[in-house]
Amino acid sequence: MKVIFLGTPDFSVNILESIVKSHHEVVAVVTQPDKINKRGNKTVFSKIKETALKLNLPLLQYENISKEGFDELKDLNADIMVTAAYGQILKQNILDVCPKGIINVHASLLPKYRGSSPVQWALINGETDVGVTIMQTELGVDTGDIILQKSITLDGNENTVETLEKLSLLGAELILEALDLIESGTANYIPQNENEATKCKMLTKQDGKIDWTKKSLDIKNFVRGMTPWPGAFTTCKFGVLKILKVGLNNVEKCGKPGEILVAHPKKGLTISCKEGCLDLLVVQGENSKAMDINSYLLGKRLTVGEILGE
RNA sequence: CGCGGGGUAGAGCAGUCCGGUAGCUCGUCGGGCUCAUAACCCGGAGGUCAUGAGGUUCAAAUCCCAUCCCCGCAA
Repeated sequence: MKVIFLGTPDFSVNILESIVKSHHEVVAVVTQPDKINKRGNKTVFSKIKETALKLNLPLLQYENISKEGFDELKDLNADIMVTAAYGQILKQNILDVCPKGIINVHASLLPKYRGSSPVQWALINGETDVGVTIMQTELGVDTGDIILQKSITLDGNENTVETLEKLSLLGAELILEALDLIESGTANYIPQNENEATKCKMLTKQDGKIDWTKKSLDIKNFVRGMTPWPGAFTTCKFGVLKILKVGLNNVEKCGKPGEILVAHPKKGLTISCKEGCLDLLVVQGENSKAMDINSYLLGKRLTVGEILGE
């Protein structure tokens, strides 16, 4: 089939490459406009744009695909469109561009975790199974009929990037299956159970603040989900402290929420939570790179008894 | 021209404002001590202080100029 692919971040890349390698033909790639003014004035291409350039695929970028894209897309005479984390909500005219419609690769086990950051929320909520769903795209966000779905089990330590990488590979397999089913006319379209549907809230920077009055496992999962964006953080006497990785510490002794129980370049940094304790493993101070806790403590001497997050 | 922080030993930092012998913690190597330790003691090696045969100066890690790279915020 002739496929128009719409995607933007890392998650989309494996999926695009998978389709390119298959017997289906990618007739165009659509991605978000270049971001200008990243840090020092440089424009930044999306991962999918880089991939499309590398593979010499025709590339289209729209500020607003629903307003600008219809004619150009229609002229491609594609059979189907595939979206994977494209980043724009499609209006009905775009949904009608191709005879076989448009399908979406969503990184959750729909109907749970509809919306924009499904993996983050799944990790924050401590889900042990996550997955990918291929579904028909319709006007509602992630509400369309399900074509294929597959789950994987996590070991409980992955953060968002690591999970997305796994799901991206899973999605790359599933999309080919789905395309083949559709091509042969044997795809089953299963409506979602609305009673089980959940929608995720968009994350913001402020959501990353760690609440030390939670249980240690909940905070660990919170850090996993928030890493690397928007990032989990707390504060210490040196200012904002980003926390990228933590480990559970099963000592029985506990202090006040946020209290530093151990702070030593060789013993690490142990923080008390409401229940249980956490060892901070990878942190990032202000204006500094992420580093393991031992290195951090060599330069920044935190003291036992200090309360983080105040 | 978006705003700001930074580049000093293998690692993390101080020193820069106010120029004057390159410092701290850790690691590493050698030795010692202890029933014992992520412990302690003694000693050593390891630096073109990001780059520029740049500028100022008797003298530059430090002041001035230019470039490269990294990070945070904002998107």
